Amino acid sequence: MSLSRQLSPSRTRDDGRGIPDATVARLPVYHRVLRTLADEGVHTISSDHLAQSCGVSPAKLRKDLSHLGSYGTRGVGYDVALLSYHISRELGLSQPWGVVIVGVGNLGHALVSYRGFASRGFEIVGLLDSHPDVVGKRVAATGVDLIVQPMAQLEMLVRESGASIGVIATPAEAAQKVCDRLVDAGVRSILNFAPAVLVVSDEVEIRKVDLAVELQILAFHEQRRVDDSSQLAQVMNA
Amino acid sequence: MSLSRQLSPSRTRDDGRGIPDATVARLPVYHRVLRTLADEGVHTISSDHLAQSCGVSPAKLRKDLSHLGSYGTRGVGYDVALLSYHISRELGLSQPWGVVIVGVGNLGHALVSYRGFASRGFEIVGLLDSHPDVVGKRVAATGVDLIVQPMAQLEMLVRESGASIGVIATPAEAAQKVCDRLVDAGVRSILNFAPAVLVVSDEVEIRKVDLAVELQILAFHEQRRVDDSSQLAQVMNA
DNA sequence: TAGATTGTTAATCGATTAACAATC
DNA sequence: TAGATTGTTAATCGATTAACAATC
Repeated sequence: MSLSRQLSPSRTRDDGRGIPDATVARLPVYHRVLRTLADEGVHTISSDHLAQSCGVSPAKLRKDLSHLGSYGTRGVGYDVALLSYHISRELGLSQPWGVVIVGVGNLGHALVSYRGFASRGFEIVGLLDSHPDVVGKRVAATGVDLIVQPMAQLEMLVRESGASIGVIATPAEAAQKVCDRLVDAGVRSILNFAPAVLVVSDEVEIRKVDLAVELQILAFHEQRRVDDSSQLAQVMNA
Repeated sequence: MSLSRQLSPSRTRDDGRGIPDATVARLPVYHRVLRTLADEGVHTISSDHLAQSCGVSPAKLRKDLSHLGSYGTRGVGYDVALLSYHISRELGLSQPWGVVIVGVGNLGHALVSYRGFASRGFEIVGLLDSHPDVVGKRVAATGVDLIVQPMAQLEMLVRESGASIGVIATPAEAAQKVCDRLVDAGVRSILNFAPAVLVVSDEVEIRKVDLAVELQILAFHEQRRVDDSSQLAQVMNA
C-alpha cells in the first residue's frame, strides 16, 4: 500500500513487512511500564517479569520486541533504559508532535489537563471551538497556556504551527466537517472522540475513541454473565 | 472457559462458539448508525449501503450480522428497526445497567455530561472522589443529578444501587486500589481510563481507554510517513 | 560448566475477504 | 421470470502461543 515497504524493506531490524499493528498498539504500554521501572531504579528486567507488569504473556512480549531488533541479553534480560529508548524511537516519541484540539468542552478540557501529553513529546499548539462563550477563554494546565480560537482560525493555526495531529472533541454532527478542514489544512493523523464514522482518504490515519462502544461491549459481557448464571440455576434445579 | 458455552451452545442463532469479539466490538457502531437511519425515516437498507455508513466492508458486515441470526431479506435488505432491535437485544441494551464513576475531575465531568449514556440504557448511579474539594459537590447533566460521595461510601453505594459497571477516572496511582474495591463490592465490569495496567481476576471484564496509547500509535504512523517521504526524496535524487 | 533467558520457529487460532448459491 | 441481495462457504491473512535452540 505505502511506497516505503517497497523502497526499503528493512528500516530497522524488522523483516520487511513492517511492525504488526497489534504490536504497535502494545508498544506504548511497554514503554510506560519501562519508564516507571526506570524511575524505581530497576536496571534490568526479564521478559517474564516485564510481561507480567504489562499484563501480557511473556511469549507475546518477546515476539513483539523481536520486531524492533535484538535488544535483550540471553540469560540476563532486557536493559530497561536501552529498551525504553528503542521503543520510544520506534514510536516516534523522540521528536515533538504538534496537536490541535477542536472542541473545548468538558472532554477538551480533560485532554488539555491530561499530563501524558508533554511527557511523551506531544505539544498542544492550538485549541479551537465554535461556541462564542468558549472562544477567547484562556485554558491553562501543566505545559499548556492557550487562548481558545474561533473555528475560522483552523486553517491558519494548523499551517503556522505545523501541527500534525488533530483531535476531534466536538459533537457528532460537527465531526465530519471539522475532519475535512483539518485534512485540507494538512493534518494526516486524527484522533476522533465524536461518536461518528468519519470518511477520510487513505492517506489519513484515523483512530477512534468511543465511550459508548466501550460501555456497550461491557454490557454485552454483563448480559452473558446474567444469562449464564440463570441457566446454571436451571440446570441445578433440574 | 465460561460455563455457558457448554450448557447452551446456541442461545440465539449462533453456532455455539459465541459471537466473536471482533464482531461484538462493531455491533455498537452498527446500532448507532441504524438508529440514525431510523430517525431519518429510512425503513430498509442493503448491506452495501449500511456497510458504507459504518465504515466497514459489506462482506464483514454480513458476516457479523450472520452471527446474530438471519434478519435480512434476500433481494431486499435489512429492516432498519428490526435489525436495530436485535442488535440492541444482543448487546444487552434492552435492560438498564447502573454505572458508578470513580474520580470526578475533568474527565469524570466529561463522562457525566456525555449524552450517550441514558439513551442506551446506562444510568449513572454514583459519583465518587477522594478530594475534599470535590466531595459534596452537586453534578448535574441531562438525566443525571448527583452529589459526589467520599470514597468511604464506595462499597455501600455499589451494593445499594446494584451498579454493575465501574468507571475508573482517577490518577494512575489510585487505579488498582479503586479497582480492587469495586470488584470486592460486586462490580464485574470495569472501564479504565487511568494509564495503569490493572490486575483483576478472570471473572472481571475490563476495558481500557488510553489516550496516550492512541496518540503514540498516531505518532508511529506520522513518523513512518516522514521516513517514507525522505526516503522517496533520496530515491528521486539518486 | 550449569542455569537462565532470549529470539525464533512452527503450529494453532481467529478474523477477514471474495465469491456465489440460495432466495426474495 | 429477472434482478437484487442475503447468508454461507472456503481461502487467505494476521496474531497468538508453546516449545526450544541459541547463547549469555
